[in-house]
Amino acid sequence: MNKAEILIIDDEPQIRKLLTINLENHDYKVVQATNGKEGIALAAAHPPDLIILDLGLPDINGQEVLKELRSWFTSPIIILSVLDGEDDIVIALDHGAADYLTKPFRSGELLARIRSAIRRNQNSDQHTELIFKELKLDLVARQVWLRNEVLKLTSTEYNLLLLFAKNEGKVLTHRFLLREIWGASYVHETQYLRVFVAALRKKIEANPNKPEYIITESGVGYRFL
Amino acid sequence: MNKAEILIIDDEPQIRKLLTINLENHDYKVVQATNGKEGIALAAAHPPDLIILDLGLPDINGQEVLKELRSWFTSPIIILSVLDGEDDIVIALDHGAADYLTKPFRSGELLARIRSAIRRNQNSDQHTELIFKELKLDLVARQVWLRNEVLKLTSTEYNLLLLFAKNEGKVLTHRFLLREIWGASYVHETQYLRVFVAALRKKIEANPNKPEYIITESGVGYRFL
DNA sequence: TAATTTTTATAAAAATTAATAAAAACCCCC
DNA sequence: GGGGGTTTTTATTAATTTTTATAAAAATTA
Repeated sequence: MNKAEILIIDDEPQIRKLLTINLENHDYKVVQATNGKEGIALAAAHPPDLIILDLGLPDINGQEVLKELRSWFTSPIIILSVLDGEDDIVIALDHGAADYLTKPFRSGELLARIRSAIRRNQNSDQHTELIFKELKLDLVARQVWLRNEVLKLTSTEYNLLLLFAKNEGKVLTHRFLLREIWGASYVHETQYLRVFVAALRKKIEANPNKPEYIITESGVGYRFL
Repeated sequence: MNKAEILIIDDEPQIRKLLTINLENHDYKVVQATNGKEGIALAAAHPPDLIILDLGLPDINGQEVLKELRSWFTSPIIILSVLDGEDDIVIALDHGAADYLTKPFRSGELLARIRSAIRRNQNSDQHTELIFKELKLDLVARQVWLRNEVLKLTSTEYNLLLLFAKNEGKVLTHRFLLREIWGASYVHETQYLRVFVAALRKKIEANPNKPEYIITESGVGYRFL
């Protein structure tokens, strides 16, 4: 097995150094970023197996970095923070953080929590892809594959498909879809949806008039399978 | 969706009470055990969606209970303990605990960690089917097969058939069916039902005027199979 | 049992909602 | 400022749901 790769996003050099030495001693490969922007870029360029994220970053609020990462990065993110407020912890966990440790932390415990997070993630190995039958969404590259071909989707088409894919099985109302993709003032432009759903179906469905992915819920909205 | 079920294994009555009230307020179903043996037995009898395990139990060492549970129980186990020693934490996590909190703990944080653990655990969607004689409902694909052909059902037709199939054998009143499919304000639109039952029968029954699947219960409702 | 009332089945219409093509407007990016 | 691609608008057709009408079946009553 290859070394698991861990990305550290933290602006304090001494913390980065401590973590790096510790992790490398335990046979992890370490990549470092000193601010949020760099961290997101590095994660996108080459998704690591786990991210350690400090909430107190110089450029972007750590919770925002977490949200941004969580929109496509599916491996665990462990939060390190000096903040011990319950709200900070709850918000981070609800935004999809795998764990939350307050500084100062104990190395052994952090390592155990890293092992735990990586172990648990192995079962639900989603990586940065969502797969549905013949369809594969690469969240990092924003590319969609159907069988062996890359589909050419416009930005709106991709956003809509991603929204469907993230809510597999649920009925999504016209209102919800329009608000999410176009914004609150477009909630009555149902026709936009019809046009883009038709465009998507043309590209992803074997037979667009018997759709298998995007199902119409007449009078309500759509459902993705 | 059904309530998630949580098993609390803790010998302190006041902790159990506090947890139970808190969890039930957040719409979890709670089951309690006061020692390790009882906890293992309850988990085996009816596996919950998550276990909260206190390490300081009167009969068996909590770490042993964890090991025993982990040999077959696959949903998350969160450890609660007065012990704050790094070794205890590392051992528990390496034995497969999803998380470790020390008492006294903060309720909001515990709830967030429970949500996080449950969220990460739910990944495996099975392809469930319901089969009735010649009829097969594929719940994931929302497709209905009669012998070897896919039936073309409208969304409402499918929803109605699914509702029947999920309540095989029971008499379903008009009121109930209308409320489930159309909503509470439609409970008197009995005629809708008649139209859609007729449409379904036309598609699934060999002989629609001698129905074998959807049986009329005059004055009351219908019964499936 | 016959007559009456209630309930059910079905077809078909009207109304609503959805799908699709194609034209017009918009937006970048060079 | 032109051109390729994308989004928005418009128009038309198709599908689904709701409403109406009517005949048949079942239940009730005397």
